Amino acid sequence: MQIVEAATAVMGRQGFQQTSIEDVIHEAGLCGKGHFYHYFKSKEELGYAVLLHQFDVFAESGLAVLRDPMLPPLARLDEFIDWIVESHAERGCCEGVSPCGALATEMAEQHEGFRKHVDALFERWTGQLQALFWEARPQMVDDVDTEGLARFIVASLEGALFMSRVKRDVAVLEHVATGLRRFVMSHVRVDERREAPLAIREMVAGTERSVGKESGR
Amino acid sequence: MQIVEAATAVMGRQGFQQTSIEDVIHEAGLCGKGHFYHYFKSKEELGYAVLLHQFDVFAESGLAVLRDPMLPPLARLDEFIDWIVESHAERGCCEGVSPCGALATEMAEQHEGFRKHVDALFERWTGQLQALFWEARPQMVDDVDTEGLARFIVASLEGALFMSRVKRDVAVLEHVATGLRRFVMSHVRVDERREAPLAIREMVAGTERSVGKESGR
DNA sequence: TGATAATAAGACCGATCGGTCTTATACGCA
DNA sequence: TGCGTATAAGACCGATCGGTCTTATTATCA
Repeated sequence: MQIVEAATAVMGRQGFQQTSIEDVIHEAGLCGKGHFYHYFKSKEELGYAVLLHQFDVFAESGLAVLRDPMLPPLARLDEFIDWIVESHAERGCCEGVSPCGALATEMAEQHEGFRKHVDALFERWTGQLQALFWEARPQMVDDVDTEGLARFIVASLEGALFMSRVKRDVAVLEHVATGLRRFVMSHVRVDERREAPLAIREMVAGTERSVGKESGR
Repeated sequence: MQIVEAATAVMGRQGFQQTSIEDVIHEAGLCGKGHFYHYFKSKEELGYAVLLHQFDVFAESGLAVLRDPMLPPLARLDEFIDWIVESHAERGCCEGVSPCGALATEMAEQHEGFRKHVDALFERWTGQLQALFWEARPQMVDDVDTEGLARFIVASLEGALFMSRVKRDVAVLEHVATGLRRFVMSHVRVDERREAPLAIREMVAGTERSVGKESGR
């Protein structure tokens, strides 16, 4: 439905509360409230549709990377982090890709029903990361806490997206992306690090150096 | 001013937009709009006052820990993380301690002036962490990127606070706190780890184990 | 005592907005 | 040709809310 897309766009710019039905109608190029209320019972219903639409986009173009059958698990994670950074930069750090897009944040905060939806997406996202780490166990240290790792990554990315948005600067997100790779790396067995795609980064140097120090004690 | 405190309280519960001037008046126990407009030019001005008040509380009861002259730098960081987790749990994961309190988030998103204020506080917070790491250099690996570390911590904590709020569950924040200590730990020189207060945690076991593996390659 | 300011209470205006309802035109299909 | 549905346009209602203005009472201080 074109209405949902238009609403997603304009709400992404102005927020849910700040967007009137007339704004949506205008953005969608259609005329008359009657037309709108022919499709949607209320603004709230439109809100749910917009949330779901945003999540679909996120799941299809983002989360899908985490399941790419052609790549080993850690390479997929690497791709995914890249995707987040890139798609955020593309949009000039304003509009949101993730469930922490300004819109979802606002909506989760102001309406219990919306909050539950956002929560559910977080769960889906975390679950998928967890599955990825489960799959990557052979490359990782024995006692790895897959759930903890997954939650840590989601939370850090969310925070980074939020801060980048407030600062209007991708730099924070990039810093965090680098830090996260390093963090994940520290859960990868040493003998697997050369193969791990997460290692194909400049920060590997740092990791390797500190590893050197450790073995040198 | 009692008005600001009342406004902070009620807005913390309902958000900025959702709070009417009458709500504030009622919460503050005073009567008549005249009284309110005697002190504040507009709702926007009240918004600034509320933001500043929130930040003062955060700076005085939170950031102050980062400068405690009685503790070594990494111990202060440890205390600070504890403080965040505890004060968040105290408030039932709803109202915000940090500049990512639901309120500041909403306001930053909806008003350029507010955004700048929130940004400024992030800067202050990051700066203080950076100073702390600078002070802790002797205990840390040589090439440590103090700014990157500081930004990483702030972003992760923000994200964790946000997710805990959405999930209505401190668990995420606790996970992230543990992860962060571990992350910081990986930037501490091996020969300093026994002394480092960040090590006084159960996850040290994990770190030490993986260190064992590393030196065993 | 008298002037100034703080407190109290609330009527009122103008604007916005969600939602309903009416009316009229265009299109698809039997 | 005729019926139903999608499109178009917008008047209208009721409610909320920010902000102004009025009025009256209580402290404060010279």
